[in-house]
Amino acid sequence: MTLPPESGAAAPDGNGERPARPVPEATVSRLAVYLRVLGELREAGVETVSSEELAGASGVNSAKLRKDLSYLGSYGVRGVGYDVTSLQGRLQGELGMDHRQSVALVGVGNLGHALAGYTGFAGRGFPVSTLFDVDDDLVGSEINGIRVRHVREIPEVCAGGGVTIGMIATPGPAAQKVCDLLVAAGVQSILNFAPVLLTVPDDVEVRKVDLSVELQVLAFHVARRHTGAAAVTDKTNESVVS
Amino acid sequence: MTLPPESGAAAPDGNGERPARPVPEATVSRLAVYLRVLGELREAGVETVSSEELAGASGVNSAKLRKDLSYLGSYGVRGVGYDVTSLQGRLQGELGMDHRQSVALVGVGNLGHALAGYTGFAGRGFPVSTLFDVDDDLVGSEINGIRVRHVREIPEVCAGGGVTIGMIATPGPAAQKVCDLLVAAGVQSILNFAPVLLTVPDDVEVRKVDLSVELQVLAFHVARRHTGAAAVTDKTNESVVS
DNA sequence: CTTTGTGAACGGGTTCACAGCA
DNA sequence: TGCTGTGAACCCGTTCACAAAG
Repeated sequence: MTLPPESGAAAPDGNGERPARPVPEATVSRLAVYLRVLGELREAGVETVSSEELAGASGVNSAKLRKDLSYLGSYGVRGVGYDVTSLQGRLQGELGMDHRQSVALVGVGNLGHALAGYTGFAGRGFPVSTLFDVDDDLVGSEINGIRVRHVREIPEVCAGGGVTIGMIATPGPAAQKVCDLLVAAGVQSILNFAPVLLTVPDDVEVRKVDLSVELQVLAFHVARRHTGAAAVTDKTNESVVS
Repeated sequence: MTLPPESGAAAPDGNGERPARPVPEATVSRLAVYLRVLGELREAGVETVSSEELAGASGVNSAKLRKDLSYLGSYGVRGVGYDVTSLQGRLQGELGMDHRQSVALVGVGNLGHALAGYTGFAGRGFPVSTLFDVDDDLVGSEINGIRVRHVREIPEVCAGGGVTIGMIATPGPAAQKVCDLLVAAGVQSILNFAPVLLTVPDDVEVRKVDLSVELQVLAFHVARRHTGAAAVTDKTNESVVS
């Protein structure tokens, strides 16, 4: 179809594939799921998977999975399936796991403390490298081996430390101010847990996780079941965003 | 997929409005956002909002907001806007906030502990009424004033206590077992924080929050910016890249 | 044969633009 | 006049079904 990418492209790796670049946003989040499943399969000693198997383990149908992978080029073998290890490598590259990612977390309250201690992040290649808070009782202490710094240090620490992703877990009223600091420090990707709408420049990407919204969607379905109403238009199953 | 369509239910609803029932799933999550914003407006003493204002504060455009609200019937006044209080009431009803919602949280580890202590839930009408864990050191203790019970008590406590929503914040390997217990106890709505795909009967609704996936989507955009590639197909609100 | 990769059909959600009403 | 409510156009993602390839 439309091939906007400029010429040259300087073939990053020595691979002979032509990766039709424009990956749909919806596909990106699923790639992350496939990557996790591939890791489990590899762990289990599996060397090859069919689209049917990988799709099943990921909670999607096989057509969707194949379409998703097709955006990155051809990495399967017809009549056989996909090589677990090489596909894993391909996805890691596509999802930016070959760059070093460094995460800064702002707000070490209830939720922030849990996020700081969550080992799953480091395990997936997203080590939380720095913590920030405004509370002087917290500043200077360590959580999970990571020093808590004062929010005012965000500019120097983030800019100098190569922070690529910021997580905001502050109370709502503080979120925008913190966001501005992160943006000023050059952070262009932000995961926001505060229940407010952040205003950012166009070149900054914000994703929002709103747990109350998730609960309310579930409550809606509870109520609907109870009133015996007709089914809603179903399409998306799972995940969040905003 | 979804359920076998309509089953009678001859609309005994004494409401004067004709609420063209089938609310799109995408709309439901936005209704929750509008509801939060309406609460803030009311708090601030605002009595009327235009679609433009409410949309702006919610991070969507006004056409989408009006379309969303139109699924619930006409609740605005042409030339004026919406009455904050009455619209709030309408949304609360639609989102099941007039039923009493009772949330059970399973897994009081890192994340679970934070969720149990998060005051935002109760504030939004989702009081966490019960906590469960397998760890005998935790069972019997209290978090945020809520007693921690043993997982094996799920059946009786949930069935008897009218739990409508279950949250799973256990390690991955335990999630499916816990899920089965909740389902057996009659819970039909589950919010899953464990990084695994849950298998449930068709009449049970599962939503998944996968923080690692969120980070990986952000990492993808970081990587793409870095390689100067073309923009992805953007659809979801907020932020684009160039 | 088996399973991938993909054009084409389909469907749902967003946006547009204007009719309708206070 | 100003703003809501909504049909219709548009766009994007999902699904289908089959040709291509091992």
